[in-house]
Amino acid sequence: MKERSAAECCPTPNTEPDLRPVEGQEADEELAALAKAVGHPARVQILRLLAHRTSCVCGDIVDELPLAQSTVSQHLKVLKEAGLIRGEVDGPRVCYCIEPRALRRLKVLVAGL
Amino acid sequence: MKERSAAECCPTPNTEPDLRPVEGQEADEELAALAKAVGHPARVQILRLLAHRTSCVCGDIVDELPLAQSTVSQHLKVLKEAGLIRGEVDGPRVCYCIEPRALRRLKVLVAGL
DNA sequence: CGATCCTATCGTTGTTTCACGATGAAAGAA
DNA sequence: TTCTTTCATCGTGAAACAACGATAGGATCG
Repeated sequence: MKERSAAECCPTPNTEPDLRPVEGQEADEELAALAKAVGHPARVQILRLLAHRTSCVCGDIVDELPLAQSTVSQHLKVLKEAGLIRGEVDGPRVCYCIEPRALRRLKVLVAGL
Repeated sequence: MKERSAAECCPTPNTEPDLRPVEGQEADEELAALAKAVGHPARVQILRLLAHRTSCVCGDIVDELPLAQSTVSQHLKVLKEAGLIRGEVDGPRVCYCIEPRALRRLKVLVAGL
């Protein structure tokens, strides 16, 4: 049983300010895309799981959700394509973690409404 | 040509604090539903239109968007069912305005991620 | 009254989503 | 090597979404 800490796969504190605009068509589409990714209870739950354990939970996510493995994998793909999470291969398993920059971006855009 | 001010149809400043929890299954579903409603560029644009003009814009929304009237009406319905906006009939037209409480709720939930 | 304007709804079409089981690929363990 | 574990992907079916034109209803104007 291997222990995994956040440092192993989530090496981007990345605190540089985001200079992109908060309004305009581009921001609209960006917000819509991010919000769409969050627009499913299972994906919200996944985000919370990844946020709470600052470490990355790999397939443990499947155990936490009442969904099939393939379904969870699909939701992870949606979140990844939206840029909200990142997955790194670690041997046989994959370590998912939140992409703080994208999450911050989402918060800023929503706050700008 | 009638002038419409915010006071005519948006009479709820409503500044009471929101006591609902920010986490848990219920909050997850609430956030997912709200985010889903925001998860389309046209709806984001509508929200911004309604926010900027503090007054309510009725069918003027249709003129602002490159979409058919029926499509815009459909998007308005989605936003309304999510609780994010409200529509009040004013003679032949309908006045839409943001539901500040729901928008605040969305911001709180997203910020809680 | 009839004509007009504004909006919602209906019906349709094509696309996307959601969920699942089954299959595959890659890495370790035996 | 072969077996097992872990995850992604494929294929499928049901449901939901997005967009439109057409239609209908309610309110106002003439």
